[in-house]
Amino acid sequence: MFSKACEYGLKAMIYIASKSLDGQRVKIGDVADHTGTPEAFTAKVLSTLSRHQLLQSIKGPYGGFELDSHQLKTVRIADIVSAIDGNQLFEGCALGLETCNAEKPCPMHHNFVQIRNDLKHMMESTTIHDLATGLVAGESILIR
Amino acid sequence: MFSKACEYGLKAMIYIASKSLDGQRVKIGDVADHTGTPEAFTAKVLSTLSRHQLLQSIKGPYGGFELDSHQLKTVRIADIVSAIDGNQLFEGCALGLETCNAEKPCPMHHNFVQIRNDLKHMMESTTIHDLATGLVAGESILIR
DNA sequence: TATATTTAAGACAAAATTATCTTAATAAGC
DNA sequence: GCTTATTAAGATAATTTTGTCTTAAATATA
Repeated sequence: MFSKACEYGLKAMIYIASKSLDGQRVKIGDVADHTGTPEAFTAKVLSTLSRHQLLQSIKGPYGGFELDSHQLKTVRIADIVSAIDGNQLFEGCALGLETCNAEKPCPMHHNFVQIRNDLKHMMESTTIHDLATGLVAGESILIR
Repeated sequence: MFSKACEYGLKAMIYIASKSLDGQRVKIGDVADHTGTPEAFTAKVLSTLSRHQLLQSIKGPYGGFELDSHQLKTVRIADIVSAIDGNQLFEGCALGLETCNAEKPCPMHHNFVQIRNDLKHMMESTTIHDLATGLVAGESILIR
């Protein structure tokens, strides 16, 4: 469903957000340790997400990554996935046709349209804050 | 969502099935022409699907590919996807955790469980026959 | 049996993704 | 300013996926 880069980005964002809820900034090594993702690769993914302004990155001593209060409230799963994998999963044809819609559908179009809409809606209505609070409360896990 | 190999396999199967409904056997060149897929690569994918007994392949003059009447009735989208991409899309965790379930969920588990079930159900209840009849009736397209 | 036609299989190549390493840029604290 | 800690960026490498090519195997027909 998602690329490895996207899985790592989502895990990292959820972890960083869970620390930001607590006012803590985290280093890339902490992120890798607590998400089980390769450190250097995750750093590149976070760099991409930072350019998309989905989190803050601060260089130097006491630096690291964090989400500000606006980002905590507004960043959605869909934003993270779009920034890394693009919007093919939401918008694209299951069979890869360039144009596929109700007028000119691929053979699977009608079977997928509802599920794709549900997926899109879920990703656009779930914020990183929603996921991070569940992690803080111990209701979910990111590793092992 | 699907790999290229899987997209090609699905398109090829739908095309071959649409011809089988008409009692026609088709050659790999015809399949490539009518699905817009790379011929040699599609041939390898069909070879995989043939080993999984999802279609018939006949060598030699007047040979080609076809679905027998049992295959037309019973082969489902889920069977084709599983044979090519495996069942990670149906069964796997969105964040790639090895174990992820209601007891030990990843932060996105509950958000995905319904959508994944819907997807699985759709793929397991839609047969290649269903898709091929729509194509034959001109209600859908495979190319362009 | 010989020939032509077709898929099968495996070697090879190209491209994309995943992963790592090195150097640069930035900023805190002395 | 100097040193240290941190992310940024780019080079490089490894792996996987996608794609092609060549040869083998199978089969219909003469």
